Amino acid sequence: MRAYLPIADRRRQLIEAGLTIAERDGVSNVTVRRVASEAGVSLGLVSYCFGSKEELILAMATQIVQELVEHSDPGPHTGSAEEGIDLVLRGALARMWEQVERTPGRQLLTYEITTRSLREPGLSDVAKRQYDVTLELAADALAQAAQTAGVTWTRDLDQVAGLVVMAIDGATLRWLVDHDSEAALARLGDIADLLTTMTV
Amino acid sequence: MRAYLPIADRRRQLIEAGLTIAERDGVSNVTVRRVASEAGVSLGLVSYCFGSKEELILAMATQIVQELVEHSDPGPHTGSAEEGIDLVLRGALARMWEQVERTPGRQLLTYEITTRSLREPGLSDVAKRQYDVTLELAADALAQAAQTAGVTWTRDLDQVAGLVVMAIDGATLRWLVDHDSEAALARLGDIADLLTTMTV
DNA sequence: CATTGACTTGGACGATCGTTCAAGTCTTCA
DNA sequence: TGAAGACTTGAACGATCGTCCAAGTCAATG
Repeated sequence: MRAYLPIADRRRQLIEAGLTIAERDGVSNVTVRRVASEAGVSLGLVSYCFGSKEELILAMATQIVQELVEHSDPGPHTGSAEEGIDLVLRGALARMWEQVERTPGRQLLTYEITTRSLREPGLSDVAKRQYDVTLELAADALAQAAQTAGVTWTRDLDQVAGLVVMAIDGATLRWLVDHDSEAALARLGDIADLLTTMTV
Repeated sequence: MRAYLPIADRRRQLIEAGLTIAERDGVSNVTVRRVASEAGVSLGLVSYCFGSKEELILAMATQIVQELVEHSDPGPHTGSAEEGIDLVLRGALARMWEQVERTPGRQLLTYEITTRSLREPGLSDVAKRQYDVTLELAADALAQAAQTAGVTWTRDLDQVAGLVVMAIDGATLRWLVDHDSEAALARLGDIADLLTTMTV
């Protein structure tokens, strides 16, 4: 990394360093000094780029939400109309679940940010935005799944998305504790069955 | 509170003080000094009762799990065999949900303890025990619900309990963020529908 | 080329943390 | 009742934290 970066680039680098530490050691272990060390930069520079540590954490949280969108891979829609909505949903959930299992540190970090957002006034909107983005992504995926299978939802799409996000949230937190992938996928499969009853 | 308590009583008092702070300000704001202040006790006494702060946090986490059992109120089973399993399940979920909404700080604290348990080796078993206890309570409630409605589960009871706990976890975390009670109960109602299809 | 301003450094500061400990107070039991 | 031991106190210590700032370095502009 070149020295004397424009402040915007330096900010991005520090956010990345902060997220690396947060994923590895938890949000509570993100300190100004450690971020500076991780980025190979002096202590004062962090305060120069971010007015306060809280601003840095906020920027990290915003980046997490941003990457939620960027990393949302609709995946190859292998399904055809012949496949049936149930199989299409299970395929979409399985692909989403691969992404979850591939990034356990990021998943745990997301829960940490959520709880922190519920405690610190300065982050009060972060959790709401997390859900807004996640729900929109879920709704998009559900709409596309229905289109692929040639069916339509008999419920409000946002309502269905809320159900799916609830299940994924619960399944992910549980998996972070017991790492039972088979059980998690089985439970999500049951949710797919429920969703199937909401199509026609 | 009398002075010069037996160490066991003093420990209980300090755990209670710690939980009060943790519910109000978050687990990251639980410090030895604040616990001592909340309990109206000197700083050194906390270290005397608990060898380290980590032991205090562990004792607090254990107490949370313990209270999970103690506060699990099966509630008045108003249902009769005439009522149908779906209504019995909805009733049980609604009663459980009242308890959730009555104790938001405790719910948030539970998530904080879970994530902290996933980060700190000294708390590594706490999250597992949280789920063990919760799952057992859910299984008991589901068994009793089926008995009340005069039906039997067509799935392994633990499997059904896992599904319910997943849903409750996701619903609670979401509610802590948006406080939309109606939506949360609607989603849990959908889960009740799913559970109904697992009975005969 | 010189100067201006953006970027960077590292030390200093006060606050707060967990832990330790010598000393004091109270209860218990022989 | 008096000695022993359990309980309690508050100060002290070193570590770490976020923030600040004077000084230095580099890139861009006139």
